[in-house]
Amino acid sequence: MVMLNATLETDRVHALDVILNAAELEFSEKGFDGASMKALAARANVSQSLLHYHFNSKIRLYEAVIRTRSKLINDDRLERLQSLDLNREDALFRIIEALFQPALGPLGGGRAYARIFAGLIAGHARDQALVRECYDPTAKVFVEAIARVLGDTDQRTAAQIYQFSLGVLASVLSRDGRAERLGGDAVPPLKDGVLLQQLARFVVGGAQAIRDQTRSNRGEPYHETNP
Amino acid sequence: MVMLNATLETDRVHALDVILNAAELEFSEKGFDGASMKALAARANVSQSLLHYHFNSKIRLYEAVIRTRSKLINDDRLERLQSLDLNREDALFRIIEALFQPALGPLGGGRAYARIFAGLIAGHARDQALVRECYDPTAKVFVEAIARVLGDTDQRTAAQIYQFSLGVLASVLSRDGRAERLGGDAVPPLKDGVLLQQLARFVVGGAQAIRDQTRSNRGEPYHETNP
DNA sequence: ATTGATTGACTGATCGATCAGTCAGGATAA
DNA sequence: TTATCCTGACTGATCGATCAGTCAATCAAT
Repeated sequence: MVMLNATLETDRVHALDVILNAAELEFSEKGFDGASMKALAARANVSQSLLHYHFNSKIRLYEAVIRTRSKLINDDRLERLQSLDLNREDALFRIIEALFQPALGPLGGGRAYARIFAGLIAGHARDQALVRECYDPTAKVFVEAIARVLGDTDQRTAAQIYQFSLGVLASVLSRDGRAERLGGDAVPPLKDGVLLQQLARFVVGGAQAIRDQTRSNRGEPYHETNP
Repeated sequence: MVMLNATLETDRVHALDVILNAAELEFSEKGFDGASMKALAARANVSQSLLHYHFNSKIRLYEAVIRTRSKLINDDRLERLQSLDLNREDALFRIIEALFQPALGPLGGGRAYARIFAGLIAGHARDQALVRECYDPTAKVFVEAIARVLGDTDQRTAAQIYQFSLGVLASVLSRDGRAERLGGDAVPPLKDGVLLQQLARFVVGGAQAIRDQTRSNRGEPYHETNP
């Protein structure tokens, strides 16, 4: 179990952390509407009243979970991005790694937050303002970085690529063994490191394909599909 | 409004269709748990009891919506796939088009089913059996086609690519203007045809990148991150 | 140092609202 | 009549939220 808030004075586990962790699990398994404050409180071993005491309402608790986790992820993302040399040849690959790694690693909250994250992709009205607040600022930084390393690619194309990338990430975050199922019998699941490599490679390949297409529309010759 | 069942004898709109359409809208906007049978019935202009009369329970109605829509989509997908010449050079591009087009077009139910579809990607326990039933058979056919046109690519890699592709599709299906928002000011949304082209190109580029990487790993030592 | 006031953390009981689902019976057509 | 379609009235369960009040710790004043 990952602690979301560091306790400063004592080694006592604050109820706030316990609640946030339990909420993350509950929301990830049942979704916002499917999760009940009662079950959530039982999971955290606190009274249902305490949830309202600290967070006022169910939606505010939900937002707190996402704000807390997204901050961890985004800080890590930005830190990784800033340490990159965008002039290197594999810059795009590194950027995508910086974007994906934090969500896949322990900071990402494991499977628990993964499902919540994948749910955010669905883009229900309830989540839109929250996504705007928690993810847009960092997203813009990455979109600009992508636009830069892709040469003269415009922001809008870069944003499109970014959106595609997140979709690919989401498809893997909430992994439930479907790829293994479709892949035939008895294929062992990929190790996380290999999966990240494959993910990033897929995105880079796709991004370059779009870049090339965009260029070819500007008068330069376009080569069908050969690499 | 798209009719889910054709009325054979008369031009009367069966309550079944009205209910299914209303349910699709309601579930897409609120999710399974967020949608209420009462609101759903009001939307369909029938009594709440009628929902239970025809579908027995909320979950069965939900399943009926997904079964109905997925059948339309999958039939279209398979038809398009079968009409393809897999020996053409752009076969992969065509396969991806065949996979995406039905979900993006009118058969896909527009924005309504899109959100449900994107929700299925999140992979909650409730949906797993249903996804297996409604989407796995067609998925396997596409995985095999992808494996074939990618040369000596194994099924598991093809399955991985298929999963990535669905993620990309989902990221776009539930489009809420985020790409436009991240792309900077005043960028008009892409026309659907252009979007499909860009989607398919992205996936093809990504797939080829993975294929090439897999090939280079046969026999050669594995290099950590360099391309 | 001992009292008394004040606060923050927390709980049990309970609220009205809403949930999915049931059932007896009306309506309509064959 | 019989079978199908459909509804209004209803139920028990569960929902999120509120409330008064307990308990321990802190602070202030003597």
